[in-house]
Amino acid sequence: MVDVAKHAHVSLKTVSRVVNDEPGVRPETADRVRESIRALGFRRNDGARQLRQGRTSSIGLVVEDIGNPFYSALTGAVERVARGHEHLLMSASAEGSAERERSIVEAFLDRRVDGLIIVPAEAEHAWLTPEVGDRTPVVFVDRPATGIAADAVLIDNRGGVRSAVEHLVAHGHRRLGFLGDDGSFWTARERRAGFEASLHNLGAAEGGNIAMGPYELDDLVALLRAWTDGPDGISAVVTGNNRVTAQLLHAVRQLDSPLSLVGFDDFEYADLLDPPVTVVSQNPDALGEQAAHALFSRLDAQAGSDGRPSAARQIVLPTRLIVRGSTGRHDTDGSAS
Amino acid sequence: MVDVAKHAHVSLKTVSRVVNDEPGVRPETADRVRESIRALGFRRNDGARQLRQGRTSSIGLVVEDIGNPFYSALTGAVERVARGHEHLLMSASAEGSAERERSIVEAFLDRRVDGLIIVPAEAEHAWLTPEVGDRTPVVFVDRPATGIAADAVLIDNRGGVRSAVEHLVAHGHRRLGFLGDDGSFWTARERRAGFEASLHNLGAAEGGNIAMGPYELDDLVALLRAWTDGPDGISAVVTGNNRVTAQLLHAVRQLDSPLSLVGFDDFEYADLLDPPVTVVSQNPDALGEQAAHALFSRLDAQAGSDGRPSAARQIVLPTRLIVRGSTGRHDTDGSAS
DNA sequence: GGGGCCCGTGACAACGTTGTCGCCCACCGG
DNA sequence: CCGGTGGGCGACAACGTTGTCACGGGCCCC
Repeated sequence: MVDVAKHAHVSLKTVSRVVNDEPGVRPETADRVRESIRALGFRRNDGARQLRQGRTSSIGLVVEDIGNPFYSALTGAVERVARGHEHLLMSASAEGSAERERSIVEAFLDRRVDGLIIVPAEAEHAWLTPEVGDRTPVVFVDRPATGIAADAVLIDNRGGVRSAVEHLVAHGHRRLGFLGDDGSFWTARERRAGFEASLHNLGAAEGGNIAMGPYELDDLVALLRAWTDGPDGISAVVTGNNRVTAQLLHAVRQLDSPLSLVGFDDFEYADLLDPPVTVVSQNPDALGEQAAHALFSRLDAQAGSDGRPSAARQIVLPTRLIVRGSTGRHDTDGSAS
Repeated sequence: MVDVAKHAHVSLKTVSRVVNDEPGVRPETADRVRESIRALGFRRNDGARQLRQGRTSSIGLVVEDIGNPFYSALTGAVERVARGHEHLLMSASAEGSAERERSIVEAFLDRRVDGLIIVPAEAEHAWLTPEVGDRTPVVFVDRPATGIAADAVLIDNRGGVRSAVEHLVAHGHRRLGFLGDDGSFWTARERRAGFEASLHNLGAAEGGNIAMGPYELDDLVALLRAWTDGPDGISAVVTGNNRVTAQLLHAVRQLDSPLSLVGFDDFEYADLLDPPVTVVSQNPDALGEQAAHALFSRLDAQAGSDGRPSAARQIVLPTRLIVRGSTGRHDTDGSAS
């Protein structure tokens, strides 16, 4: 910038003014400066600018695995919103490790990101409170965190499972099974709880066969045989996420009788399978978008007033049942075939 | 840092030394400094550090759409490598727009990223040459760019299609069709060219029915009816990517006769469909990993010697044919059923 | 004609680090 | 007792910007 100033025979500050479109520069002078900028190929150093201004115009996102379609859709939505607010997005995968998550967060904090969006690897986040103080807003997404007052954007896991159960019951199913994913995941536990509560509410409490992953294919086949066996055998299964759904679909091929299914999470090609798979769909785009909005609204509030920050908000997004064909030929009136 | 210095009754520079694990500080003094750091919750400002040192320890990645599983896998691989080199990753989606790609690149350059990995929206990139000079290494991935000397990591699109055609021919198919995606994509054009060249080499040049997307379902059904009609009708199709594969699978349902298929791009659930879909698989992880390695090897070379940079390299990754069941019951010996 | 005002511009400090250099002191050898 | 040596530490400048203030000159108004 000092080179540009010399080249255009003006002061450093005048170049700064031109670069920032500040008023108080004669158009003629500004043109000369712009000409010098072009001639020298000058490019403002945003790092120095940020050092001066105290904001980096960037936010950090920690997910479990960017390569996973669910999180990549979420990432895409966050990036879109960030770009709309003229912020850059830095993202990294914690790969399920709380330790790695923490080291990523520290790296982000060292860079002075303006805000953080985190898919927490584990609930406990008290360590984060002193780190961010009330300077760096944090929003948790997909799973809540404890030990810290921060916004969270979640989906209605229990409600989603409830809609699946109700749908199956309406189609004449009386005995259901639930195949959840690894119980160490919060979402897996929530969905299981939703299943239990739904059955209880429907007075069908006797019919709950429940298992939690991870599964080996052979074990899963054996389990399903046991569950479907005899007059009290189940006729339908609710799965806890798309990973389990895929495993179940493989296992079902080795069974003699068909089994009705509602999967949690929609997936591409669900409508191309035979039968097409009915699913509880959650919307990762909406999740990311809401989280980003929550973050930027904190950021705006921070810039505006200097009052105490408002209380932590929690946003719960609904799920949507997409009925395809995997729930059997039973009619709504309950006359089982 | 100056606060820490006061608190520990040492100079600013000594704190810096402790923070950077530099030698020349008495253990006793260092402990006192560390104590003060803890007491005050000090955190080094990486922005200022980078300003001083001239490197940001971050790289930029521009893809077409982070939300797309192919690019998200690529992004994940790049991020993994970057983390291994203690670099942070900034990523953004150009959404197919050359203009948006350019504005993202400029934003990255303003931040002084150490290097760039780009999935180019269009080939022409002469504008980038002066922007990066020989200061910021660039690696193109998935598609090549013109007008600039830079490394590129691609996959063997033509070879992939060739393997598909050869497989179909070996299974007794004599007349084939090719359904490509939008010809404005470089990869779509390459794959089409691969199809034409393969047929030509096999002396089966007479059997090439070719169409390029995008497609409407109804049009696609009509097209397939025409292609399969009569004694000269085709018996197999090669698709140009997974989007087209999905559309084809929908269209095929409305046809009376089965149609053999090799899809370009593998996809989850390909083995759960009936019949399971044979595909030419490309590996986005490897693509991202190779691109990141190429970039960091440039970066290392830059740091090491100050000689002229070496010539641009081009890496072409192979594809893999995954045989499932969608290529008909014909035997390898050619005795058509 | 003099005082006030606004416009265009520049000098200077500051943001939070790190590299360079030099100072002080303890110790050692002659 | 003196000169040299080296370990521990501090002063200062620099990285590339932006915010604050001050200055000179032209204009307007009474």
